[in-house]
Amino acid sequence: MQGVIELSPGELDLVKTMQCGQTFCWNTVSGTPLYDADATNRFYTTVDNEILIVWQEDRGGDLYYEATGELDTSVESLFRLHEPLQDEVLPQISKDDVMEEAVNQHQGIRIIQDEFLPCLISYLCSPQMRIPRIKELVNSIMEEYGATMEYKGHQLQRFPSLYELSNISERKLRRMKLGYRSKYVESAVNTLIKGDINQDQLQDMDYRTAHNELKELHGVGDKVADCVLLFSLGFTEAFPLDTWAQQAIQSYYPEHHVEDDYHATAENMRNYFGADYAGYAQEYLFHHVRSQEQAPQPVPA
DNA sequence: ATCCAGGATGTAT
DNA sequence: ATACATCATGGA
Repeated sequence: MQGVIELSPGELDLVKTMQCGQTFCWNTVSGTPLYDADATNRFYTTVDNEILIVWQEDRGGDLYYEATGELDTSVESLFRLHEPLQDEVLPQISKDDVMEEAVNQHQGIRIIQDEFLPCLISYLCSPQMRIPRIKELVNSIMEEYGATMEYKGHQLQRFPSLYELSNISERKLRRMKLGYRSKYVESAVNTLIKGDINQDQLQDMDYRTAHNELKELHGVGDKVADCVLLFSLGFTEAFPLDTWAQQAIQSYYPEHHVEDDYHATAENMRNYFGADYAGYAQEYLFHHVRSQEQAPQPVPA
């Protein structure tokens, strides 16, 4: 299966979308580390038990794709391309100078829609971890439990299915350096295998109900729940409050910050930016403050 | 050496 | 409800 999706300028910057830190489910076909990749790279992930490869011939241009088999999921839906970024999403969240600058500097970042299982597992690995380190852990899980697929002479690693993960154990995960998150992953796999929680059920719920349901999983708190809701299940009203978002809110939106109250703060941001695309606002803000932090700091005279 | 990272849990108040 | 210690590992 293959094809191309025509895109207007500014609708998608694939590299930034891959590298802004929202997803741990993609890698490059060439083997270049995700965060070292540039516009010449092709990216792949697991969809419907197949491998999907996507790339842009020109940065920000049309999106080409190819898969190892037929997919039930559309490529458009994986990047939420049905939502016009320039004409609808960005104008709606550009409420002030801060967000306008974030949007202007990072044109083309999309909200990814990863598969539920890999998204959940990767964010279970995330507490108190640096982003590149989380990516390393997810890659080691793929290599340990996932199948290898062949694509044009490349050996690509599939994210393991729930069945493939059923052999998982806390001890093995600790050997893979997940630390205290090991029991989170083991417990989540067991819960999903039992069928107590499943994706279809979550997607039929309203945001708050789905949020609470996800938190039934051991290791899922407010923040991880919002990440899974936003980056996998399509709840774009989710506004994950991580350390970066909290920092950004305290410095740019102090009137919306409620000390030690996750839901009050998140609700304030949701109301301010609009529930429809609050998750986009979070992602642009998140990337904005991170790129400022990582840039060389100006030397005071 | 000390601090901190896309936080969450358990326990005590 | 709210405060606080604890949790693994690695990089700065």
